[in-house]
Amino acid sequence: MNDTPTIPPRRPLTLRDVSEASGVSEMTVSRVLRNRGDVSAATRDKVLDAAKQLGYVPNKIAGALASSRVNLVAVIIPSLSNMVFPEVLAGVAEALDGTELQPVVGVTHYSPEQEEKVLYEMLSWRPSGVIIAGIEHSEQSRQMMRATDVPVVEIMDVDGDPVDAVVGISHRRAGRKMAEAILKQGFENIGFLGTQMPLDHRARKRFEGFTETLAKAGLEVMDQEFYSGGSALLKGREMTKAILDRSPDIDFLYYSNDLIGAGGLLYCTEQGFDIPGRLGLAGFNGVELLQGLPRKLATMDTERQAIGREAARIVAARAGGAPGGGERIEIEPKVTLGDTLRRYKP
Amino acid sequence: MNDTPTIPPRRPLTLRDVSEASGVSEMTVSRVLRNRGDVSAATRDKVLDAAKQLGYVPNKIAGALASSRVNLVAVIIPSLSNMVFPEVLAGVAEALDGTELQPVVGVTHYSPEQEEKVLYEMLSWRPSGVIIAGIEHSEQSRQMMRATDVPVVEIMDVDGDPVDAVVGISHRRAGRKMAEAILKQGFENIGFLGTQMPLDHRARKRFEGFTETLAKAGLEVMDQEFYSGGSALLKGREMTKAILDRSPDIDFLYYSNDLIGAGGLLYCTEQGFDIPGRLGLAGFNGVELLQGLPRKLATMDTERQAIGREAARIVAARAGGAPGGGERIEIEPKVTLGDTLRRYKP
DNA sequence: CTGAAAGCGCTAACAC
DNA sequence: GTGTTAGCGCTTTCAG
Repeated sequence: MNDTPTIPPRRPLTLRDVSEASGVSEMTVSRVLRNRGDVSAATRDKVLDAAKQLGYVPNKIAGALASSRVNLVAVIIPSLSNMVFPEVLAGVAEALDGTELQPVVGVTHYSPEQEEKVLYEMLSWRPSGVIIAGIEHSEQSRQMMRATDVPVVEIMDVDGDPVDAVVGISHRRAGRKMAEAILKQGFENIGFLGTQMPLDHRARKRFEGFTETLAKAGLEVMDQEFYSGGSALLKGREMTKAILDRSPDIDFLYYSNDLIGAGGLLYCTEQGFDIPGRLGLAGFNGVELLQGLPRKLATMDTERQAIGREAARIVAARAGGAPGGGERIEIEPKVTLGDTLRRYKP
Repeated sequence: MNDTPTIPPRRPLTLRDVSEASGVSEMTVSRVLRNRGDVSAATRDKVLDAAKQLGYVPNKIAGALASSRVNLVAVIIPSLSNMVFPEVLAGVAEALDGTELQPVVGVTHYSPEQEEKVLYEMLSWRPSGVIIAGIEHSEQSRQMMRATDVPVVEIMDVDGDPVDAVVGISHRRAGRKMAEAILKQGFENIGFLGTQMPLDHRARKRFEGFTETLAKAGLEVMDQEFYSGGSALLKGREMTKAILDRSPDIDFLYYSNDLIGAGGLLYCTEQGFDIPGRLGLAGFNGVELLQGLPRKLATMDTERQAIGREAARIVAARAGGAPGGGERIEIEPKVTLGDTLRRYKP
């Protein structure tokens, strides 16, 4: 069972060690280990045996330098605390799963300076691709992405001028669509609740699209409430109470994410409000969590995992040598009315 | 403002390009760019100017090969869909933030074979450290981790025989403690709800510790229910209904995670059960979400972020040249009684 | 303070 | 099928 392999070596093993142990040239060892070119079954076995016996692990650093191929994909996201980004990452990992490619994560904390640093760091590894959240970047960052020859996929947002490929939704359009859905149900006194984050361009665009459509109907947002940090569910409750106490005439609350929306929904349910008769609610993202709530919050699914998957596919295709550049995949988010937005039966 | 930098080059730039552009030797350019050794302010400026002008991005592959230093930290986790792992990752990223180190993520989908592959792949990059979830691995994997000279930190679970360093909690002990807390409140007819996942060793150990303590009190788990896939919150509701319909005498439900626990809590609240008078509930993990629920679910905080942080610190310290090996950090999880476990006022 | 030479461990491109 | 020869782009080391 146990071959009691030779004493663990001080010096990391190299191809040369395998070559010597197997009596096969380094080059052929390399071929065997990479499954490249034709090698006779006999030598192949000799090499594989020797490699396993020694516990050889190839050095990809050297391999990458020699071949100028790096099977790393840089994924640059603002945060890991907001579940939407791990979801994107999961999509990336899923699409990369069958390939040789590996994701490397960089977190920017919504800071353009940090993004610049992370991007620079990532590019210095000459990855097979860069997947980066958002379409707004510092001029420096854009410059780097333009200058590099690695494929760049900007994700989540398509409203703007991508450097190369984009996969995402139009947040402006999403805001408009939600406003239309709300107006259609006859709501008129609308409050907005969101995050206090000047650099969240996607939320901003949604809000812009939203107010734009309201304006066309001669309406404007009646009251607003913002938060930062803390448990989103809890904040949702608190903000909802605050805004309703302040503006009791409100008949609809539009939340910039589902978690605060869910908090609001729980609060309103407890207060015994007639929903959506007296008060309608909607969130944004379509998170799985909503499935388990007492009532289904209206929302708009943004398919984060699909976005990650598609972005990774673009990178994988190009890493595989396929030509490309400037791909554009716009995902159409759909409104889910749930139990908190539909007042009129269809 | 804009220097209109020279035409973006076809061939990626090298040190040599910067050297030629600045009239400084490659070696000195390298020194400047890495902030190593003494360089006169004059040449330093010349170099920095040329580099920026050209838009030079160093090639870490080559650097790593030459210096045999790789500022990557491998983080190997079973999944990204369960928020606990992104949380660990966030802790790692946080601790690494000030350093030169970068996390690289590998996902195993709870499969030992996949773990082996990912580990091999990661080790072939000769990272500065490996942070890997769990303490149970295939013999092959353990072998690789033993053989390598990169620091290995096994995280989340300390019950077992670590290869090198460990940071985590004792799940067996966690199970026992929860059982004690439950018994202390006088509950006797206890049901267990968990995930259908034979390879989730941590859940298994918790369950073992739990039943062990019940056994000492002459009790055993009255009924059980398992799920896999889907929205945990929703599953929590469904399972709770199922187990209570089947075993109406149950007076306590122990959930293997907070999400299903929260689902159960919502269900029970809606049913109007007297909680915790008639029925007590407890989850596991201490997720932030619980803060916003109508009632606070009893749970046990596992401090995932702290675990990630500490693991990353160990790696960073050793990458910085500090001696080490075999570090062990056991985090003591604390029971939070919340509103669903305390029957007797203190 | 600065430079020249010699690799790091592997693979591309040819020979045989 | 298999081996040989040059590097990949950087840093280490050692001279000046």
